[in-house]
Parts: sequence; C-alpha cells; structure tokens
Amino acid sequence: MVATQTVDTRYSKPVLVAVNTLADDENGLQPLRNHALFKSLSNADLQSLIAQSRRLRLGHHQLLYRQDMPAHHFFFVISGRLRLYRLDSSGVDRTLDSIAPGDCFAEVMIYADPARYACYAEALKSSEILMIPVKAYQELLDTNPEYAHAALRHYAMRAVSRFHDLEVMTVQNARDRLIRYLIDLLPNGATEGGEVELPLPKCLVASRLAMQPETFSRILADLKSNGLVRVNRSKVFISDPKRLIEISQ
Amino acid sequence: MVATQTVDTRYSKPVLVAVNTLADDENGLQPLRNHALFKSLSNADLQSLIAQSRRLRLGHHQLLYRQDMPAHHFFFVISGRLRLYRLDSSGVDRTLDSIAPGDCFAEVMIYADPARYACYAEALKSSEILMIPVKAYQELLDTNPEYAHAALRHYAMRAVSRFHDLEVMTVQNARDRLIRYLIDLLPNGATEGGEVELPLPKCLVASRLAMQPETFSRILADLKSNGLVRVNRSKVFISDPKRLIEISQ
DNA sequence: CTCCCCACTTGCTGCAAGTCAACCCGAGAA
DNA sequence: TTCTCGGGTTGACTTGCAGCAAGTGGGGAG
Repeated sequence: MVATQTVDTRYSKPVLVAVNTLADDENGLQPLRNHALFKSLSNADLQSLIAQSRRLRLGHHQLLYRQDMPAHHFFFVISGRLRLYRLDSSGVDRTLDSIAPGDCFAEVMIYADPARYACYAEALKSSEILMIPVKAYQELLDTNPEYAHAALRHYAMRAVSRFHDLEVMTVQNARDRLIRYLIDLLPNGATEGGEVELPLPKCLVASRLAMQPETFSRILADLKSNGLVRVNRSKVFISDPKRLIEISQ
Repeated sequence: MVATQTVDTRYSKPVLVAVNTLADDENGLQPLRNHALFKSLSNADLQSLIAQSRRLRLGHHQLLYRQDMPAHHFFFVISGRLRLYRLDSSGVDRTLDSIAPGDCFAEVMIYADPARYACYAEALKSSEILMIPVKAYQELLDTNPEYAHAALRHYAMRAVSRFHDLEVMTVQNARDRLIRYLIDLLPNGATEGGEVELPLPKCLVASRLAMQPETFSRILADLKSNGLVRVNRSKVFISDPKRLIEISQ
C-alpha cells in the first residue's frame, strides 16, 4: 500500500514522501527490537506503536524536516543514512550528526517543550525510515514504568555521547580534531587498528569538524604520506591507532 | 554538625570535603524545589531524598570528582560555581561547562551504564553543593510515573542544549564563536541588549571556545573598540545584539 | 562508447590565530 | 607601605588554515 503525502505544508518547499502503512507489513523491522527505546516493549505495545507509525522512503538529498518545524514525530532508520544539520544566518550549512540504520533521531522530541525540531534532517542516500508519533510513544510510557526506565537510560547515553562530541570540538587544531574523529570511529576504542568507513561524504565530515573540505583533504593526504592511514574512497584504514594518538599529542 | 570525609580513596589526591548532614537542616534548599528534577516530588519524597544526601562545602579550585571515577552521586549547586572539564593525553585542560547555583550536574549518571563521571568537576570559588545518591533518586523514580516524566523532560532539555553547544563549536572562526557565546548568555535571546556576566574566568571561556586566551582578549578588545560591547572585569555590556549578530554574518 | 557532473584534490596566496615574551594591574601577604 | 602572584593584555613573529581557482577522476546518463 503506497500513497503520497505532504508532511508539512506550512513551510516552503513541501516535503513529499512515499508512505507505506505498517499494520499489514512488519517485515524489516526486526532492528527495532534491538533498539534501547523499544527492546523492553511488550509485543502488543510494539505492534500498536508500529500500527500508528508510517514507513517513509526518502530519496537522495530529500529533506525530512526543517529546523523549528513543530515536532509531532520521531524517527527510526530502517535503511540508508541521514544527516542532521543547521543553517546559520548567512546560510552556511553545518553538519552536526549522521544517522545510521538501527538508530533513532529526534527522539528527544518525545519530551521537549516546545516540541520543535532542533535542526534540519535530510537523507544522504535513498533511505527508509519509520515515522513514530511522539504522542503514541508518550502514552506507552505511562502504561509501564519499565518503559520510562529504558527511555531514561537511552537519553543518558545520548547525553554522554554529545558531551564527548563537545569535547572533541574543543580540540584546537584541525589535524587533532580529525584524528580524534577517526579514532572514535574505530569500534574497539583504539586498542587495535582497523578500517573505518566515513559516515558522511568528506566535505560533510569537514563541516562536522569545523574545517574546510580542502583542509580535510590536505590533512588526510598528509597522514597518508606519513604512513599513518590508508585511504580508499570513504574507507580509512588505520594500522596503528596508538601512534596516531601520540601524533596528536 | 560538620565532619570531614574522603569521598573516594581509590584515586590519587583524595578529595577532602566538609560534610553537613541535612536531616536537621533544610535551610537554603528552597532552590531545589524550583529545579525540574525535584519540582514534582512530594514533600515526603523530597525530605527523604534530602535526608539521604550530604551537603558539601568546596574551596576555591577544589576538585569534586575525576573523570572515570565510579559515579554514585549526582549534584545540585546551592551556592558558588563549578566547572566541568576534561584532560587530554597531553594534559591540556579543556573546559566544557560551567555550573551555577540552582543547577544540577552529573545527573545523567542517574541512568548511565557504566556509571562513571564523564569529566572532572572542580569549584571555581567557595561553593556549597548537595550530593545526592543516584540510587536514592532511582528508587524514587519507581514509586511515581510522574517523576520519570519530569526526569525525561529535563534530559530532553539537556540534550537540546548540548546540541546547541555543539552547533556553536562548528562555527569556524574564533570571533564568531565568541559572539555566539555572548549572545547565548543574554537572558532574552538577543531581542534586547543587556549586561552579561561571564560564567568563567576569561582564560577558561577561551578554552571553552577552543581558542587561546590571547585570542579571546584581542577579539574582545576589538569588539570594544568598535563600540559593540563594553567590558568591565567579567561583565560584558551588549548594547545592540542585533548588530553583533550581523557582524558575525 | 562519450560526455558531463560532482566530489574531491592540489597549488598558491593572504589572513587569522597560535606562540612566545614582556608587561600591566589589582588583590592579598608580609 | 612594598612584594609577589595570577589573571589579563599587548606586541612581534610564525604558522596553520581558509579562500580561490584550476585540475583530476570516477560514476551515471545518454
């Protein structure tokens, strides 16, 4: 069942999306069960939540919501990839986060007041997401204290990780910020090397790290020529993270 | 009733604090009632929580906790001021936040797992804080769903404001970051001018904004000579925030 | 296949910010 | 009072990063 709807018409350039109701289609939603926000839900409650949700398909560069739009939904990424960004007064676009399949975003809106999106969200490639009404989840929280615990745990983790991001951004020079960023992408916390995939195109990683794309490119070329990394498109191979860390002092 | 105790002995330089149990002394705790985390508590529950808490007095530059210390408490500031910071591998100290009376901090630990402090915390001047056992608050959350709602609302606000901080740090040049910081200190969101007090000594504001103290000083001097601000010790008077914003493009 | 397009790279130049050092000045101690 | 100390400012110099512009190369459209 596929329809087309306008998510919000009060803003310029209405966002058009293909919609797929889920009551009759629960395939591909296993990952939901693995997410902290849904893991503890009873089957019945999860079904009910899914029934009230919509599955959206977003195309490359398609905008999902705008900053300051009233927020009635939060989102779960089934496939694809999105990014969160803001625009400053001069129209410069500053990337704040990237979202992978299995992640939630804008979930903070479940309790924010006033409930308005804090940034823009757009698909980086063709993506499928679940659009969950904030109200439905809120009501669920009331029915079982354990659900609230799960939500609190999730929020706490989020807060810690944002705090961590903030720390990286107080690193003063561009090279060290980039190194910190790469290290943080390593799954096993710098204990051993490995290949990491940049979650964003290079020019957006640059924006995320408060530097110009050219600077990003030059620093990476420099690390490469020093044998610290090997780069293949969006994949960066880090042989010796320890050495990388001591380079950054 | 005043005693002295060692907060944690497993780390070098044990932190010594003067302790004042609160069962018999509830004075000066009105501000607790105004904080989102405690506002909705019943009198009995609040009393019980206070009874399980300790009032600490910290001296100038006294360390309250270290990064990665196991976290069994979170804190409410009664008077004074604290700062949160991290140390990188080369020992450089990077300020992440400042805490004023009436604020909570490390409250994210109520639900973090593993529960370890994400940063260092030290008093910037003589301060009085309430040290609340995480476990006591957790247990309270179980007794009343409304308490969990309050906590979730609070966490959501925190997340939004950290997100905002992150955005400021992606501003590329030092002058604009400083301007954004000053604007954010204005109580009424840049609609009208006013005098703001820097919540940290200038050299720490500089660290918070990822710049050198000299750069901070020069930028402020420049804004001053352009008539955009007037500076008196730690107070900055902003006559026309609109103009300041357009300067920063 | 060819062409174009877009993401990225590279070279060059200038400016913003870091570094090092000297100096200032107010607060507190002697 | 004078001395010292610490936070802050200023100056001279150096450097890292940005800005612009030209070049490269892979992928998709036709």
